[in-house]
Amino acid sequence: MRRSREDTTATRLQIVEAAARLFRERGINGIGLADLMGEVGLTHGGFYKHFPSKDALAGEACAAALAQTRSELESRAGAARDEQAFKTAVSSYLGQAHRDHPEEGCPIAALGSELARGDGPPRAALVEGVDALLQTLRRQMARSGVDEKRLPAHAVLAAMVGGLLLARVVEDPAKVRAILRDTQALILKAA
Amino acid sequence: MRRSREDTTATRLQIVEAAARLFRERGINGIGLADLMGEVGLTHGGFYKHFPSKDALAGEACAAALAQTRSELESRAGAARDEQAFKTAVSSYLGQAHRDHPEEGCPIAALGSELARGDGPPRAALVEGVDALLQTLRRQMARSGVDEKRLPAHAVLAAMVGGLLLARVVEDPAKVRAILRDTQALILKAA
DNA sequence: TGTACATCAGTGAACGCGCGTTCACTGATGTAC
DNA sequence: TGTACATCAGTGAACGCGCGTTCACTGATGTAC
Repeated sequence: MRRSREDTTATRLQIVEAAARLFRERGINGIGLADLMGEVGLTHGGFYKHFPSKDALAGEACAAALAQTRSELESRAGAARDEQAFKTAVSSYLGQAHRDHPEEGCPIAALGSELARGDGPPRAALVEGVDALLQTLRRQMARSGVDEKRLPAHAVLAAMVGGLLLARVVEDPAKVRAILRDTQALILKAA
Repeated sequence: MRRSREDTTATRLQIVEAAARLFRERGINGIGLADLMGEVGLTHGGFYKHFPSKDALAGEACAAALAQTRSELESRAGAARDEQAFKTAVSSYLGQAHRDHPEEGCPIAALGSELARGDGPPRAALVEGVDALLQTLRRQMARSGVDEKRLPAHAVLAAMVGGLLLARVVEDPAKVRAILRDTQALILKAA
């Protein structure tokens, strides 16, 4: 039956948030709409009252995931002293917790290789979100006096994404730790 | 009808090579067995005379793709003078041609985020292939006098993979060039 | 404020499609004598 | 070397399943008077 406007917007938000988590955890093709809607306590039929297609939801979910990643970075690095801001940004992104929880982390590492192939809403959301993430990173680098001319933020982000991805590919815990630690060191050495 | 032993092994090889190319181009779930077999001029029914499952083929295809990436790196850097070996390895991996042709390139960047989630043959092949790739990279670094203790090869590979992935995510050609160039610079600066 | 009607969020069955896998069959190749 | 039989690579139809999407229906909410 019909729901109130507040219920409707709350439901929509729940769907986007569940999708943002599950897509990162299992991939966009790794979870079906029925299971996804079930996660929110609904049946699959009602999905299309909120979104025109799964692809459209995927776009919103990617945007939400990137926004979450961005605000996480901002709050962590933002809490540090100026000199530590850049280092904090790098070490929190390349941390064990981030490597162990892709479902709450950066969608570039979690979904990058799939999204780079595709197009449509998810790809567009990713392209836009990367720019936003770079702005945040630049601000933290500036606080720590890292010269954007000498060390562009996109190169730093590239190394961070790669370190996280490689740490997830590898299984041996000691190697995982080494990759995270040494990729951090590589970035800081270049700064 | 039955084929000769040479035909059979040749067919098997063709399937693996077509899979290695198409999986990197479209993702493992992005191409079906019927289309894959069609690429080799066969119908899908015969697939199971060569492999027990699609997953098993995916494992072999990943291994083949990594071996190809490794030998590409080895032949490019190997052709350079000792002092240039490391730089050549980095710049050929982070080159425009590699970013434009995932179907012939490194499967860590092309399939990493999907494979990091899964398990079974493809994941195992990737884990093993990464180790092999690191050995090759270490050898080239050693030739150029880059100290593995100061700059571990896995951190270099992480930055390379991330630079390639990010360059594929981004669409604007100028930004793509900047990412490739600046990620190379970041790595060389750390060395 | 109360009433009558329109709207629409959510349900659950159904549709259509593509996919991985299986299977009976064919006929050239491999093997045993 | 030649012959009879067994093997098996490849065919094409079929199976079963899960998926995204559609649809008729329900009944509470929103709106117009």
